[in-house]
Amino acid sequence: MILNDRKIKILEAIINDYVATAEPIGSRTIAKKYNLGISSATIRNEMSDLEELGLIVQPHTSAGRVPSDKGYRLYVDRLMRSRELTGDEAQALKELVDRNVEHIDYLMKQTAKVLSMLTNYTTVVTEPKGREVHVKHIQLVPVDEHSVVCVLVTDTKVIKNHVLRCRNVPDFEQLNRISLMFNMLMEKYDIASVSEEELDEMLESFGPFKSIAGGIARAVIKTVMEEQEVQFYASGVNNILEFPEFNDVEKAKGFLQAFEQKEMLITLLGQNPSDKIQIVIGGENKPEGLKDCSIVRANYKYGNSTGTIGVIGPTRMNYSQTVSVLNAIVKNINNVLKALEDGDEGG
Amino acid sequence: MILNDRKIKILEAIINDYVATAEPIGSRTIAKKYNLGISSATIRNEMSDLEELGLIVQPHTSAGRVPSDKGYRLYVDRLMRSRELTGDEAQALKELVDRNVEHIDYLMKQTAKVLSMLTNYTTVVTEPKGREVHVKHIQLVPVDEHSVVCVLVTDTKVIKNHVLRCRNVPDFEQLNRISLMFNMLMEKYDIASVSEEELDEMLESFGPFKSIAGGIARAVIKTVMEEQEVQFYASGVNNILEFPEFNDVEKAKGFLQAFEQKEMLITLLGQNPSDKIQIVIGGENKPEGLKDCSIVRANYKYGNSTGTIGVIGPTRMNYSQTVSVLNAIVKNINNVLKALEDGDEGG
DNA sequence: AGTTAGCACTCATAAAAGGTGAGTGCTAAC
DNA sequence: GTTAGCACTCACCTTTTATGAGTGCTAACT
Repeated sequence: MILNDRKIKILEAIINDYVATAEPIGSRTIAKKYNLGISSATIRNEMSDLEELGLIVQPHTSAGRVPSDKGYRLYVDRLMRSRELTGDEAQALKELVDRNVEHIDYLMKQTAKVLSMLTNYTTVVTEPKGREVHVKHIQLVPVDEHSVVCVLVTDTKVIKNHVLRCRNVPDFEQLNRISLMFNMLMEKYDIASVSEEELDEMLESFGPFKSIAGGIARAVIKTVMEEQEVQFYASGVNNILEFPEFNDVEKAKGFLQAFEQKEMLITLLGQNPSDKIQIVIGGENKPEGLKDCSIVRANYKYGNSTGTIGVIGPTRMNYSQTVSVLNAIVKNINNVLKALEDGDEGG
Repeated sequence: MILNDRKIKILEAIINDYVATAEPIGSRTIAKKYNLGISSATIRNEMSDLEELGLIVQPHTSAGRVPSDKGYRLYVDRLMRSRELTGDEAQALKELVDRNVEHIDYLMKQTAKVLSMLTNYTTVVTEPKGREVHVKHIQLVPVDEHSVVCVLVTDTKVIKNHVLRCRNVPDFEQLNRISLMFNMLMEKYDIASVSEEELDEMLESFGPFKSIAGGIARAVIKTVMEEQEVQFYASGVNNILEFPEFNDVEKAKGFLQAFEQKEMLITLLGQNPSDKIQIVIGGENKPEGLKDCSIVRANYKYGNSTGTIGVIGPTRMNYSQTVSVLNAIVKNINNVLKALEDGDEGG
């Protein structure tokens, strides 16, 4: 059976209507609402064909039709036109970028917030993570008589603090010397992966400051471990409650609880190296409890690390709008991060 | 009418049963389940009296009785016996405390998590905040050719980082000099509250490093502002979905959305200087959408700042268990924080 | 006077019965 | 190939009809 132009027009009408109303749509409605110049009976015949092609389904015999996952897939891959951003959307994006973004985690949090507000769907963002993280620099700073803070800078330019407690805090000069010694050590060895014994041996060289050096080593290891872990920011998780398809508490619970599991989020945003926007529709999703949802996601780059932004909505989400907004936001983020990077490395 | 011993026994039976089942309870059920040695008819008469006293209510004419807010209030104030902790609960608490807690925010997050897991209710914790926060010490640490991190230590012992970007990073010696100068300045003046002009004048004294000093000043002001703001940690917000009284999506939505509003949480945990556990029942709650909930809350101390821990559940929550667990946890936290403090200040 | 058995009454809830209408598929005529 | 017409389906709504848990009242019992 050939998917002629008319069939496609009808499929589009069904999808548009269903996205807007969440109600199955019948032949008469299409005939009245969309001036396709054919009668409801003809539409009925065409719909019968579309159903045979697996693009639409009937929830029950005497109901209208609803797009199937396959129908959405066709729409998304071949029919969807990208939408212009509205003034509001452009404005929100501009504000996001204009805000003085110094910390990348802050930018990511804000991005999640703005996206979920613009789309009314749920947004999840991962911080950019590359393969391996190394601490490249440490510095000890005195806090009070019994604590020193160890500031760690990673090669991914993340800065972490770690408080060390000690009986007697060395003076300023000594702290600097310890910092310097440790930094030199790190140039030669990867502290996070040497053996216990080797590390112990190295620490001996710190003499009376062995215990502090040990604290630094622990901080380095902990930081590397923490940074290796992917960090997620979700926003607008409760937005899903606004959609009639989640009016059932059990379904809503399934969705909300899915977002409490980190592994689920990892599957959800699972790295796909593509530069393009990816769309996962309904049943194509792995995690149970997201089978009625779709995800529009995109990667962004920071140095040679990659992060992912995903927008999750009901299967009948507005793909066109979501793609437009996500596209725009990723472009902006890439620009901002590129500028940041160039500023760091170049002149 | 006198609230005799038998009436109290019946009220307790009603509360216990309702807490367990969430179903209105009738006279016959009480007669059968609790061996009070009286017939259902007698219980019926007593229940009629309890209703007149406003301690129980009938959802509708032919239904059993349900405790009223007033009934819970009486129970909580006069009848409730504190419960022994179970092995599991004691174990979880021990683990929470045993974990090496260096950062107070981490401890608070963990506390919220443990409490919500133990009780199956929602937990909200505020970080300890006193009246005013001052930055008492700063230290510049080089990151790369174009950025320096400014480490700030507040008098509440919170440590924050702030990245400063500059065309040419001064060398190590110079950074230390700038840090020293700024620290001296802060001993004399409260940077966060001097006027624009005064600040500008001060910055002049930094000569070629004026712009960096300006960055530090901004970091100080921002940190003070951020720290002044109360920080909340919530855990187990979705737990509420498990309770039949929130099977209605609208109700669940109301609850969940309430937790997205910071002002609501402030009202919720509104400071009450009491050292004792406080219980706010159902309609006694200010925020709309929590009228069907109760809150068990307690304050804990860190230096002369106070934080609050609140457990929020349906009105028919298990007050006795919640109070026991909360009590134990607060005692533990106070101990840990006291030790931390003494360690800092004493010998 | 307090307690209890008995009974009429209420009313939410569940199940059954009937009606409505949006929607379909098929057929025959255009 | 298109369309009008019609029989048929079936979710959903409304009304009706049990059902039963629970009450309040009364009269008898201790």
